[in-house]
Amino acid sequence: MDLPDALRAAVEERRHAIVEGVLRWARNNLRDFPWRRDRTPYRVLVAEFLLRRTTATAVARIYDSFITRYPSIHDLAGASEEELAAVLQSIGYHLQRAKMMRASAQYIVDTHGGEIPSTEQALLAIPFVGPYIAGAVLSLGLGKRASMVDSNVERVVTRTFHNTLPTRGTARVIRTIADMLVPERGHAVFNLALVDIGGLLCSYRWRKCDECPISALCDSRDKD
DNA sequence: AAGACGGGGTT
DNA sequence: AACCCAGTCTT
Repeated sequence: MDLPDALRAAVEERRHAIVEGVLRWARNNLRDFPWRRDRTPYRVLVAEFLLRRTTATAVARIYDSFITRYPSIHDLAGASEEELAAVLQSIGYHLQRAKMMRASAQYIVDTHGGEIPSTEQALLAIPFVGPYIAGAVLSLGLGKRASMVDSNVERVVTRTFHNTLPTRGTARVIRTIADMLVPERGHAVFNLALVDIGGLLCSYRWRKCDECPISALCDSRDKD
């Protein structure tokens, strides 16, 4: 996508410093979650489905037992929807989520023989997999450079480039900016760190700009 | 661009 | 009591 010249320039000017700052911060500050330890594509896919519009602390309560109960994509594809919903009940969104998870697992088994696909296009063709989950599977599960724009990253990018952001078409613009920022080397750590900065330092309600590794590069430092 | 999906935590 | 949470699909 084409960005306005001023915005493209702002991103390119700050890109290197942002990457360096975020990767340095990540060395000591990345959060530790069960789904971050062993990142097979299946485990990443499951984690992202569970994390959708759902707090990480809620997912942490059920993730290990979920993986034990459904250790492979085949187990998920063959699951009873009622039992799945029961397992998901405590994190909310459970009826739709059970349908979605089983449908996507069945699609992967039927059209890819149970192998989670490894291109963005094939991932986006999976039902209920959008740009964020596709990016997570690519970057975290498969080691391929891709951006992951969730609500945290969207907020961080929006605030960082607030002064040159257009007022319309924001979502697509944010993803383009994120694509430009994600480095080739260290993309997975960079992506996780941006999510954590959004969650730990840059909430929608408050900010900890004095702890943020990119505050010097941010249009919104100490604003609002 | 806005609404729906959902139980639970935060303010 | 109101609002948000590692989103995506449908109007």
